[in-house]
Amino acid sequence: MNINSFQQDLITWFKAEKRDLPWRKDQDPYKVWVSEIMLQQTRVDTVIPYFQRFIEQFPTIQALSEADEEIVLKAWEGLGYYSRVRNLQSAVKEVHEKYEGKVPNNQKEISSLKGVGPYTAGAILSIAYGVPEPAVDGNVMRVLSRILSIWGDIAKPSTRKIFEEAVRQLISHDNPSYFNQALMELGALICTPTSPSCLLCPVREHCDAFNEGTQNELPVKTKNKKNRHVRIAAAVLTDKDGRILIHKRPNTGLLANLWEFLNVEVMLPFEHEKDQLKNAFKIDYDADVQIDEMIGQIEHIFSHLTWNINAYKGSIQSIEKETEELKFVTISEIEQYAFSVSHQKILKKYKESFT
DNA sequence: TACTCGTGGAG
DNA sequence: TCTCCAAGAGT
Repeated sequence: MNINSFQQDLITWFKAEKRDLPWRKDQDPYKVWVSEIMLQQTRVDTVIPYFQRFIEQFPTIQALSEADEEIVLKAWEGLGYYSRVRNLQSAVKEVHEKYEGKVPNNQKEISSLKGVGPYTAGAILSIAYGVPEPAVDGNVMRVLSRILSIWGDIAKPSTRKIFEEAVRQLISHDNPSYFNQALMELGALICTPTSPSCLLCPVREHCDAFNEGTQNELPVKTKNKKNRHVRIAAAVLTDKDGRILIHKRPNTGLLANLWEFLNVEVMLPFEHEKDQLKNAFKIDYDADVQIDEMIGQIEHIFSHLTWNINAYKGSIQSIEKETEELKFVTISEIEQYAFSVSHQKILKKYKESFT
């Protein structure tokens, strides 16, 4: 491997072929940061509209640090992995207060921020500040596993260190930003997971896998296991004025701090499902409710589990325990609250039940 | 280390 | 339909 030649071929290709993406218009560390958080495990095409709206709504560190969390979560609604945005706002507040609103430009301080792991730290340092740090994501592991013929299982966390060390050997100190971005861009456009376009690859002459014909066997990645299924019964409950009862989920775990319709995990046979719903609301909130007809059956697939939701409509006669987590809202007010996609599906079924 | 944590798109 | 995924981090 001629490292200088590799760097030059890679960066020259990137300059010519890089996509015109909204977060590439400048090197504002805040915008680089937001884009890197959004792009975690999320496709570019999905992120683009979210990024544009988010930056318009929260243009600066100060704007995001002063925003209401409800508003911030609403801006993230539908993007998934919601702890990302709560960690982001928490970290932005720390930067605002502790670093005078300036994103740290060194490994130690930036890595201490919530939600900033080894990849994101390297990405911000290299792209926004030109620091020659590795930014090893799934693209980089796939690309380098082929170029360097590395057969370690990239599904194992410990394998990432091998690639970080490889990047430290290869990275251009002249242009760390373009080098890191080019590796990722190559993975996205040319060196794809299946059927890589080796004949179009600017660095194929440096690639061990291409020379040995093993590009379809790399990277090595063990399979993930099956989802478990969870039965959920949910109810859209209205009071005598037609307002809908919604519930705020706890601040940890799945879909933390998002709003939802009242629901329970069902353990009993189907014929006892409605009774279990009614009893759960009595126990949890000392509420007397009536469950009416089913409005829809919804399958919602998460990365690690599946919800099989039976959704009902019903009414609420009385409720004794008024808590912060419970709220009555009108059908028009409901859109101000951030819901998971699964409960947006329930709302859709509810609206359709009147047509 | 292995598991949790979302979503919508591609093959 | 089913599987795998896409610029990972927290626990």
